[in-house]
Amino acid sequence: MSDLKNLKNKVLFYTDVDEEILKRELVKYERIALGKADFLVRPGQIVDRFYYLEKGCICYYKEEEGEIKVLEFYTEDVFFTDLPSYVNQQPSNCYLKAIEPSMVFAVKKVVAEESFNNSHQLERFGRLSMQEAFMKLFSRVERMSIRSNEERYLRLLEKRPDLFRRVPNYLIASYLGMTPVGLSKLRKRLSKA
Amino acid sequence: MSDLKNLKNKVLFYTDVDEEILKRELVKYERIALGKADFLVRPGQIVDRFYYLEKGCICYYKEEEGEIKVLEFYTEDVFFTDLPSYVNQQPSNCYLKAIEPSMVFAVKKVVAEESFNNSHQLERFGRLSMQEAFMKLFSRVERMSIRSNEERYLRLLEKRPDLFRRVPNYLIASYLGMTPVGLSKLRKRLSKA
DNA sequence: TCGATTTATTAAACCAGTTTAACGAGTTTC
DNA sequence: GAAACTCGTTAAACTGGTTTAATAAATCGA
Repeated sequence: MSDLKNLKNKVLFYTDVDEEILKRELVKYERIALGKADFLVRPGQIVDRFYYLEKGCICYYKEEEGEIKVLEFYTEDVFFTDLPSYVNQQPSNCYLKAIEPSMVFAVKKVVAEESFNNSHQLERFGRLSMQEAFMKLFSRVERMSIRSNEERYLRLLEKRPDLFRRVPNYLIASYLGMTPVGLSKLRKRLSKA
Repeated sequence: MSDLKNLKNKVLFYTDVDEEILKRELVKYERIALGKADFLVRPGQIVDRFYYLEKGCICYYKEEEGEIKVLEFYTEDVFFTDLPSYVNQQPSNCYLKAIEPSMVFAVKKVVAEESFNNSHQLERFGRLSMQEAFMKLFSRVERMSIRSNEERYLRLLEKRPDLFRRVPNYLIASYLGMTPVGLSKLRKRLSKA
C-alpha cells in the first residue's frame, strides 16, 4: 500500500537525490484514495498541491457552455496538478476527476517550495520533471495539430492504446476534438475498410 | 545592439540571481542575427543550443507529406528551442525559421547544464522558465481543443493580435489547423456578419 | 434485482470546411 | 523592368463531421 516506493523511484529517475534528503521529502506527501467518479479538484477551488498518481486514471477537463472539454488523461506514475491555479493561486476552472479508483500522493505548494529552496538536488528534480511534462504536452500539441479526425484517432490509438480500454468513448471523443457521434461513425467506417 | 539587457531582465524576472553570477552567465551567450527566411534549425540537425529571442519572429514548424504544420510562433522576449532534439540529442524533425529579421541569443547545452550544476539560483531560473513555457503551451492546448474553426480563429485574434500583422495568412491557417482557403472564407463570412 | 442513469450506436438532414484549380496582386531577383 | 515566385482570394464540387433525436445497451444504486 502506501509505501512510497514508486514515488521515490520516480524522483530518482530524474536526478540523484541523497537518500536522507529524499526520505525527509517523501514523508511530507499525503496519501489520497479516490473512488471512481471522485473529484480531486473542482472549478472555483484554489489548487495548492502538486500530485503524483500512483495508480488509477484521472481526467483533467473543463466545462464550457455545458460542454466537456477533456484536456488530459493522467495514468499511473505521473506528476500532475492544475498548473494555472497552482502557480498563480487563483481559482481553478477545471476538474480533476478519478475515472477509476485511484491512489494519489499530494504535496502542499508551500512545502514543495521550501524543499526547492533547501535542496539544489530537489530544485533540479523540479526542473527536470517540469521539462518532461512540457515534452509530453508538446507531443499532445503535435497530435492535435493533425486536421483529420481519422488521423488524430489513429495516432492516439497508437500512442495510448490503454486509454481505449479504461476511458469511456465520449471522453475520448472530447479529447480528440470530436463528438461521440463522430467517433462512433469513424470507428464503424474503419472497421469496414 | 548586443547589450544583453533584455535577456538579463528576462532571467531576473524569474528569480533573483547574484549580479556577478549572472554577468558570468550572460557572456556565454552568442549572438545570432537572422535575416528574413533564414533557418536557425532544420530537420536532421541535432539541436544543442537553447535560444532567447530578443527581437523578431520565429516560426517553429514541421513538414509532413509535403504539408507544413506550424507548431508555434515565437516573438520578442521568449526562450525557445526544439526541445525533443535538445533534450535527447537526436536529429530534429522540425524547422525554426525567421519570418522577420530577428536577433537571437544562444547558449550551448553543455554550458547551460554546467551553469545549472554550479548555481542553485540558475537551476531555479531553469525550472521557472520551463514552468512558464509549460503554461504557455497549455494555453495553446486549451485554444486548440475548440472544435470550430471560427472560435479558434477568434480566440487567436484576441490572444495574439500581433501575429495577424506579422505572419502570412497561410501560416496562421496552419497554426489554427485549417487550410488557407478555409481561413479566407471564414474571414469573409465574419466581415459580412 | 429492478428501475434509473449513463453510455454507445444509428439515422437523417444539414453545413462548414476541404480539395482542386484558376486568377490576380505583390514581391523578389537579376 | 521583365520574369519568376509568393501569397491571398474566389469558385465549384464534394465530403466528413455536426446536430438532433430516437433507440439500444450497459452500468449503477438502493
